[in-house]
Amino acid sequence: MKLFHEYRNPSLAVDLVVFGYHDNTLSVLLLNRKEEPFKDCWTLPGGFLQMEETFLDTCSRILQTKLGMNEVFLEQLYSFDDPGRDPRGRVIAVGYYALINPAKFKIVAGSMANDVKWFNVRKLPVLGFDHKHIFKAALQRLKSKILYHPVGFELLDELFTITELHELYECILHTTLDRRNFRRKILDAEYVINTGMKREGLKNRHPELYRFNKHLKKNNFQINVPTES
Amino acid sequence: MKLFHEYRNPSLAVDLVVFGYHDNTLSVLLLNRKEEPFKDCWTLPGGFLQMEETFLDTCSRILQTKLGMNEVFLEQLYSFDDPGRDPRGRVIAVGYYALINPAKFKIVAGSMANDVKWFNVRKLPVLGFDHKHIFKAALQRLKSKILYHPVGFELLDELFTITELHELYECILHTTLDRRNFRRKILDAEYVINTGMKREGLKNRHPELYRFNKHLKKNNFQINVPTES
DNA sequence: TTACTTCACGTTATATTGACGCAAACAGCC
DNA sequence: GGCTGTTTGCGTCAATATAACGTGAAGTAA
Repeated sequence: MKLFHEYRNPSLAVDLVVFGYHDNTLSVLLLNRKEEPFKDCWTLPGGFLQMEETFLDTCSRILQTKLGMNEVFLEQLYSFDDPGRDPRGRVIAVGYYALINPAKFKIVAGSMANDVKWFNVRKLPVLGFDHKHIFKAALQRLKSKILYHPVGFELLDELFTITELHELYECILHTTLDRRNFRRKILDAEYVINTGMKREGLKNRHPELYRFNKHLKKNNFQINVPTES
Repeated sequence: MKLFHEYRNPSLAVDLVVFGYHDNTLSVLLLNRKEEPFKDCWTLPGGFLQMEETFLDTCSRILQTKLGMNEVFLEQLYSFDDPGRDPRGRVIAVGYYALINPAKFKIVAGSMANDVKWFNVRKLPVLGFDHKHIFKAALQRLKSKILYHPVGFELLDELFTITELHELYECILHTTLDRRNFRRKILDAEYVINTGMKREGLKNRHPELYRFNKHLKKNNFQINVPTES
């Protein structure tokens, strides 16, 4: 009997949209390709699924070997099947997105400085393959997700101020949110715990430091974006 | 140069969760397998992706050849990668779910009557492979989706009453919703258009018939499920 | 006519939201 | 110390949305 993998099958790649937040900017990690196709083009980091790997295994391998990262938030995005998406042949791509705190990893100053770079999500270069498409899906997912789920904390330090969290939301959603209403919602939902400490060394009033409440019951908050009209 | 598909690659299957609504019951279409593995077990309809097919091509092929259906609502669900999910070897499954109106297709009385059957989603038999897992993801997706998007109309006839739409929501969400508040939300959102006609032949007052408003501006309604506590 | 059911449309109390005001806390400067 | 400009934390209030429920009209059956 012929085994399944001896039939002609499409290749399976995993492509990663790695989001990072730093200096009030949401960025995505891109790789400068050294080979054809799309040589010298910027692309999402990715790799082919090995027979014995799960998707998350592949993600970890890519993050570890290409970017030197580990233990990051990962979520499956969508699977992309356009027959023409890879000029080398039929390749299905499973998209994942990651949220990381760049402060924890030395990417830009790392060993492979020249071919890995953070790009502001609003100022992306042309991307190879269908990676623009994958990126857009990831950004949209992040924008939707953050309205109902506490994923924002993956991007911040363990201790943060309400103002920092507020700026993160405004940055990701690309809009303005009333500072005082935002504070009320976050606190009412008990998504954060006041540590009693304050951030020192700032010019003005020293804000209180919070940490994420990992033990909250259920998702009972919703951030509303202003309707544009 | 070796082509990609000449490497060992996992096989790629598409598995379908076909939802149908009839007689105040949400059902899912299952197939009784004739071969090993899982011979005589109920499973989701599925098939392997051919090299030149898109996922939707594969969906259509399965729906057409196995079930005699076409032109149905389809949406990608998730991709399942558990290495042990298929005893025959490494098979990645891309899950899709479909919404169909059973009145439009003669499945049960069709040519392959014995091996295709509708099952109440609350009374499923044991399923082969990891199909229970895929089904649960699909039901959860449908429950979430219907709160914000007008997918319910895919399951009803072109003309329907508010009560029928209301019963559909209660059935899918598996809860009770206040009849009068539901009506107001649906009407305020302009998701339906009053045709002026009435459904005749009922015992009591004849309700008005509506059709789905295909030209609505944006998604501006939200159904809230009662909080259980 | 009465009895019973569903349907269509209100009403009311409460909760949530959006849009602000304001004073305390801080650093820098005279 | 006293003043200035800024951020921070907490409140207020009107507008809106929501949940819970009432009522009478429309229909069938007897």
